[in-house]
This record gives sequence, structure tokens and C-alpha cells, in this order.
Amino acid sequence: METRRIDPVNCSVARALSVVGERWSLLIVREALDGASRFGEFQARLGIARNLLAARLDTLVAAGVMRRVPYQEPGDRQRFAYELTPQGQALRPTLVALLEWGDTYLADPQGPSVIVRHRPRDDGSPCDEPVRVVLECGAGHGHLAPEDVCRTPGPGARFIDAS
Amino acid sequence: METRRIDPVNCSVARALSVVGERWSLLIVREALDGASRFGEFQARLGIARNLLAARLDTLVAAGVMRRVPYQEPGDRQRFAYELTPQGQALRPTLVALLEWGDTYLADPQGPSVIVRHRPRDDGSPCDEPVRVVLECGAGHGHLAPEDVCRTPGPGARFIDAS
DNA sequence: CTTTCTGAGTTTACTTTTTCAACTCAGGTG
DNA sequence: CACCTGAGTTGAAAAAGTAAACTCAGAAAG
Repeated sequence: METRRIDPVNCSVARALSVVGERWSLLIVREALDGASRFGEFQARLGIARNLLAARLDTLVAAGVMRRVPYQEPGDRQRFAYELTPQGQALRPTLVALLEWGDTYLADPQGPSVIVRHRPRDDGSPCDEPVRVVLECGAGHGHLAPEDVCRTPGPGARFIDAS
Repeated sequence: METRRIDPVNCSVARALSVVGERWSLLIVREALDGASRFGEFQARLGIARNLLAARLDTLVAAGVMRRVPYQEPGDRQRFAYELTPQGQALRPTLVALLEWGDTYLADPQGPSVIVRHRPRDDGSPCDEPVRVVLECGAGHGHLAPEDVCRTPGPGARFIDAS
């Protein structure tokens, strides 16, 4: 008997990890989301080796996650900073999910070191409540438990045969 | 002038990545969420080297993400399978977030290969709608955009000084 | 009772990444 | 012109990943 399974290699998770799954990549994105933009800022905050940081920034720029933008400090020559593109900012939910998981299972005994909050808007509600990541279905059933979801083949699915 | 920043190393994202950030770890968890449990299943689905798979499974078991459970096929000796603990299943939102990101920015031209759906319950609504990951604040403001959130120090925060 | 088969790993030799430290480079300052 | 600074680059050593051969425990076949 042969069953057909979705090919696990042709998968957006694998493709996503090929871009941001290398060591340091997600931490660089995290620092960028937290405001870092210059080579030295990333280097100092993360303690990453300089050559690797250069390589990772190049990879992220090539992948469209970050963008190189020129800047010039007064009394200094022009240099380049790195900032997230919209594609890079779209990694925020992934990082919040990872943060939540880490907080729940690996937290510092004193509690989480970072809390993500609903940013108070100048022109509206100063909400400031902690933010959570939730799975929500298209029909509006929010807060699905992890076991309430299942994977099904999409239009780009490839299949492999297994005995 | 000195500003104080949250220490980026004392962070649940960094701790989470130290457990599941190694190459293959999240893909192993993904396969486990999709039903893989035996050494050979992971190996065949992912094409990972056997020694690395053994090492990764050990790491994941040691971290509490997976559990080694004995099983015995009829007419065969006892062997061990690997299944996710609740802690491991809690990585589902992270993987769905990564999947969504990959689908949005790196998808196969034919479309996503996997769609995550609200599992039809036997005893209730056969919903089956696609599932999304959303950021939601504690006050019930759902569907926050990535830029609507900000990071603030939590109870376990350490600070570092920067000039 | 010896041989063979199978899934689950280990071992080993080889290649690639990561790390650390030292060096370069372009411009501005003293 | 010597020197400083941020932003990298280079190169050697250490760590991690890969592929393939090997081991191991028990069941089954002869």
C-alpha cells in the first residue's frame, strides 16, 4: 500500500528557514525590530563575529529582509545602515511567537525580560496591554489550541510516495 | 549621556533559539507535528544525516521538547519513538508564523504547498477554514500590525549601559 | 544454533561554518 | 602628515555538518 504525503522539502517553512534559519539571522532581525541599524550596533548588542555579521547582513539584504541605506553623521563621511523592509518587519509575529514560547518554558526565574505591548498611539487609545500571538481561523474562531489545527495540501503541493 | 537598554542576551528569544535555533531542529519539530515519530521517518523525510538527527533528537529530548517513548511492532523487538511534549506542541504557533511568512514572501509560484486549517471536530463544527497567526493585545484589540507593538522591560530584565 | 535481516543508531573521514584576532580602508581631525 | 573611527576583510583555528560505512540487538529463516 502506498500513501502520498506532502513533500516536506517543498514547504514554506523550509524556505523561510533557508533565509532566516541560520544562526544569528533571527537575532539580527530582532535587534533591528528593536531599533538597531548600524553595523557596530548589531555587533555590540549581539557579540557576533564581524565577518559573520557582514555575511548575514548581506544574506538578509539579498533576501529582501533588510535594506542598505546611506546615512551621514555631521562631521563624518557617508556610511551605510541596515533597516528592515516590510518583508523583514513581517517577521515580527514569528519573533513574538518565539518570545512567548521562550517566556513560557525557558524563562528567567525572575520572569520575562521583555514584554511586548500594544504601542500607545499618540492620536488614539494609549492601550499598552501585553500582546499575545494567537491562532485564529478564517471563520473567526479565535484562540485555537495547537491541536485544533491540521495541515492540508495547498495549490503548490508536491507529493512523495511512501510505502 | 548614557542610555540603558534591555540586555539583548538575557532574552527569551535568544534562549528559545538556543534550544530550537540549530539547523534542522525546527524542521524536526515540524515533521513531528505532522505525525513523524520514528528515527527513520525523520531521516527519510528530511534527508538529514543520521548522526546529526540522533544528536538533534537528544538535544530536543534534553530540552523537554520531545520525549522518547518505547514501542514494539508485532514480530519485532522494542524500539523507541520520539514524540512532542506539550512544550514541543507549543511551538506550533511559531511554525505557523514562519509558514505564513514563507508563503507570503517566498512561496512557490503555484502557491503555498501547505495550508493550515481549523481541524474539523467530530463532535462539533467541521470548520476547516485556513488558520492565521495574529498579534492580539490583552485588551482585545486583535489583528495588530507589526508596527503597532513595542518592547518594554519585563520583571526579569537586565540592563546594559551604552554611551 | 548459526546466519541473515532490520531499524536505530555510531564511527570515521571529509567539508563547510563559525569564531577570534589582526589587518585594511576611507574619510575627518589635530 | 600622523592618528582616530566605523565598517568591514582576511586568515588560521575550532566547531559543526555531511556521507557512508560500520555496529548492535533482537526476530526469523534455515
